[in-house]
Amino acid sequence: MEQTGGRWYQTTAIFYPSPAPPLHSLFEVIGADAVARYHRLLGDETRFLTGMDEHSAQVVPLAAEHGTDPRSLVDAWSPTWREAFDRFEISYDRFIRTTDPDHIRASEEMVRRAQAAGDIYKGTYAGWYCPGDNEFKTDSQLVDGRCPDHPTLELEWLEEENYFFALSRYQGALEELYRTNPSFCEPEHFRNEVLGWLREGLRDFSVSRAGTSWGIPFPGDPEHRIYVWFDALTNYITGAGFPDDVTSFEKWWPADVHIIGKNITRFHCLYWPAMLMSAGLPLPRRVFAHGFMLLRGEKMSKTRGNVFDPDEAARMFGVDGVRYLVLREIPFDRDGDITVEGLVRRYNADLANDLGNLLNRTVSMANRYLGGSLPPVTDATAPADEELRGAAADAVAAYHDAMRRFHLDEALAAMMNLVRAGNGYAESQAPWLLHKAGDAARTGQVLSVMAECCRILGHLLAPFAPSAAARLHQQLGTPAPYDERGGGGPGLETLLAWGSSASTLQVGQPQPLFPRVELPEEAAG
RNA sequence: CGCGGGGUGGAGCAGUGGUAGCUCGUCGGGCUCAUAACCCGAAGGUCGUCGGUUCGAAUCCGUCCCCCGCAACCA
Repeated sequence: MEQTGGRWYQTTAIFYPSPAPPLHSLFEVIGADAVARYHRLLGDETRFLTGMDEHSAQVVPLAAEHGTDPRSLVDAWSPTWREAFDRFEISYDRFIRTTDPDHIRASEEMVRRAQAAGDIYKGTYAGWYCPGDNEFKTDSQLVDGRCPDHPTLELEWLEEENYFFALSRYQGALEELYRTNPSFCEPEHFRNEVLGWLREGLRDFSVSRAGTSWGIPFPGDPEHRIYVWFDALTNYITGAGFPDDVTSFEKWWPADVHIIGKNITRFHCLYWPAMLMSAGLPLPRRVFAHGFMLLRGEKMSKTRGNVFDPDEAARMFGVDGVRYLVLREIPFDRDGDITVEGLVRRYNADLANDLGNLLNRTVSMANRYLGGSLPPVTDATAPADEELRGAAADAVAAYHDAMRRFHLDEALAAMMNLVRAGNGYAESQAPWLLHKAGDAARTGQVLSVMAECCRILGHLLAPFAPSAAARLHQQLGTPAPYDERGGGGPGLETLLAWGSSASTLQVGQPQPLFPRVELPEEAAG
């Protein structure tokens, strides 16, 4: 495991403005949030950055479409994203907007440093230009040689003088980076793609645009605006305090991980490290690219009409349910397919029937047989108790291993293994029979062991479904000693140690943690 | 020969040389504390194709077929 020095700084990509985040954008942020909460629980001082990429060229035509100006548009849309993040309990420490004043200074400074390093030169950019969008289109964006958003307009082949960054100068340095530190980009299958691009040879990329007034003025040539990369990627160091807050920057940079979508590995794994080298700044420790959420095997998109509205999902499964489901159903390191039927199945099987029910039967029996009072877990344990304790240790180890690799689905699978072990224990020990037989001591012991299992499960669940985890602990009478963002606790090692709540427990009333849901009629088709 | 990923019981996946495993679903049984939940068992697979290496291949090598993503500004 990498040294983090008890300090953890992570970021997500920043998002293009739109009225509200679709579920597949929330997917990235929810995954990142689980990682951030995990690190807070570990006891790491944690900083989690996310936000909006507001200088996108598309903002200009979008604003015109909405009868407003770019600034007003992003001022209206960014809060709706932020509110959605809040609704889904994303525990970001800063919600950055690239229009923030400190970010503008950071971007300018990055350009200045690249200029000082001799990596910026004036060149000619040529490409297909769509008069409808007022922007250049890449070949991959074109459909039948036309702009998909303006298929009636003729594209113009335009040449524009703008500034370039000399990425090609960093070919050797980047090869060296991947030779000495391959895990700079994880997982491996996306790294292989990056290495392929590197083998093909790097080309300089343009970093300014003329003829627009939306964007950060290019240092030394205000006729130009900084074009995307020196603006967008720079947000990661702005969020650490660059360039003005030196103390903060020294504390938080380099980032431990940039969590991004697999489609932007090129920019994070090649452009960004080169930009940082040019600026004389340390590189982030890792870039982790996640796969995409597919709905019924297809990319979600408005044009396909197959979007799954996040609020609709939250109405069905609750925020905790949605968070759990997307991270359980989709392997974080590759694409994953979801269907409404599959989500309902998974929710009922894992959360309602297995985990929720384990808590419910535990609390219910504790109340019924012992007046809600559970004795401490003793050291002198039966073989079955030892076995469950071993299962808990195995689950915890597998969970840590998976979290460290950002394989969030595997971490949840490890948690579910312990849930099944807990239910199996209940079955084999049958406390209802012990109670009938009048064996109060063993009844108490078995229920304490089940409660202990639930207590540990609550902490494993906490990064993924924080509110449900809190309700679990509340019902169990073992309120979690950390704040609602997972911080300020004694550390997971302590929390996950078997028998760490070695006192009498007073459990609350049983209350279904995850009520079962039914498949809506119309969703069946 | 552009680059990368993938093809394993009905579905989704794990498994990189030694009798093919997990979750869901199906069927049968058990239990009755619990959210019609839980537990146990069973059925079900020529591991995409063809060929090779090996005592032994899902696993290594080669061929071919199919699916997906990327191809330089759509998470």
